[in-house]
Amino acid sequence: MSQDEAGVDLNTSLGYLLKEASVALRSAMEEVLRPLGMTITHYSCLELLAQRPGLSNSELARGTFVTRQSMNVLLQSLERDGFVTRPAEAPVGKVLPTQLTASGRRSLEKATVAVRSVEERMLSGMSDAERAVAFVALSSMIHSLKDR
Amino acid sequence: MSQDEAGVDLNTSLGYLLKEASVALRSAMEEVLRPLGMTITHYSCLELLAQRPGLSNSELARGTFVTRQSMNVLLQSLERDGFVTRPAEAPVGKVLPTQLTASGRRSLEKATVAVRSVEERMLSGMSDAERAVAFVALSSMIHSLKDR
DNA sequence: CAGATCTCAGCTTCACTGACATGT
DNA sequence: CACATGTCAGTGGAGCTGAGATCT
Repeated sequence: MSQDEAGVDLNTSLGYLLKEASVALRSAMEEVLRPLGMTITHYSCLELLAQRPGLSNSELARGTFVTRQSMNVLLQSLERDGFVTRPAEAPVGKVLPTQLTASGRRSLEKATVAVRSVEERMLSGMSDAERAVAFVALSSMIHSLKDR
Repeated sequence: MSQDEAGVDLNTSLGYLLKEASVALRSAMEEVLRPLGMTITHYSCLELLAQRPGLSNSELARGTFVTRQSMNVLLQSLERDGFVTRPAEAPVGKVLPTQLTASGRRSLEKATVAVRSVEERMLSGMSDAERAVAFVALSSMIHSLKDR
């Protein structure tokens, strides 16, 4: 086994590191969500609905980086299983505002507990100060990535 | 631990933000890699081989968070297309040390250029100082996530 | 024997593209 | 008309589990 090397361009390294973190985090999250029968998109959808009730299928799709067709399939299964509700008829246009049910909220809660264990593992070894600056840096990155 | 800033738990928020960044970055990378016929695992594999020539199938699988069966399939296609080489016979045991070919290095180079555009977009709006602290924070997170 | 590796095979499943109707 | 949305349908491929052989 070897270890890390040094002497690399900072910009490239930062992007490379985020890719590493991205893959590692995704893998870890999938691992804890699978026992709950949940994918990351699934979890993200519930999370998004909790924060912004009434989002439409297309809006959820954009927020979770999948096509609206894929999100539609997911929403139908969530609706069938009683985790979300949508009106039978669109109040306006074709847009169907989606809401979490109490069951859906409970499901999200369980997922959140599972994901928190990953977060704690990830953050172990970081001081409060480091967490604070990481918070700012990540916010900036997300903003830049989403703007397009 | 100390937290609390406008009613938001910093620890939880940081994990949530990294998840957001993770999904957004993955999506953006897939988008630029797809035209090259490359997946993120594919790219990660080439990257890993460039940094550590001679890794085995199982080691590559662990480094990219997939099963060794999945990595085996990928390596076979990479070998067929002339991007990597493996000895026909194992020098020792069953382990087949893998090497990038010149063609594989060129392929990685093209992918790196594509990925760099995403990195630049992601880092736009961050000062050098912010990038430096983000670097440290991410290194710590990856280390914590990989240790298990 | 345990433990790790390489690899063949079958399978699942998630998200994709295509297409169409409907609404502003 | 352009444009967005919801939805049905078919497709693809990445990764998984199972199983067997080989090597230390």
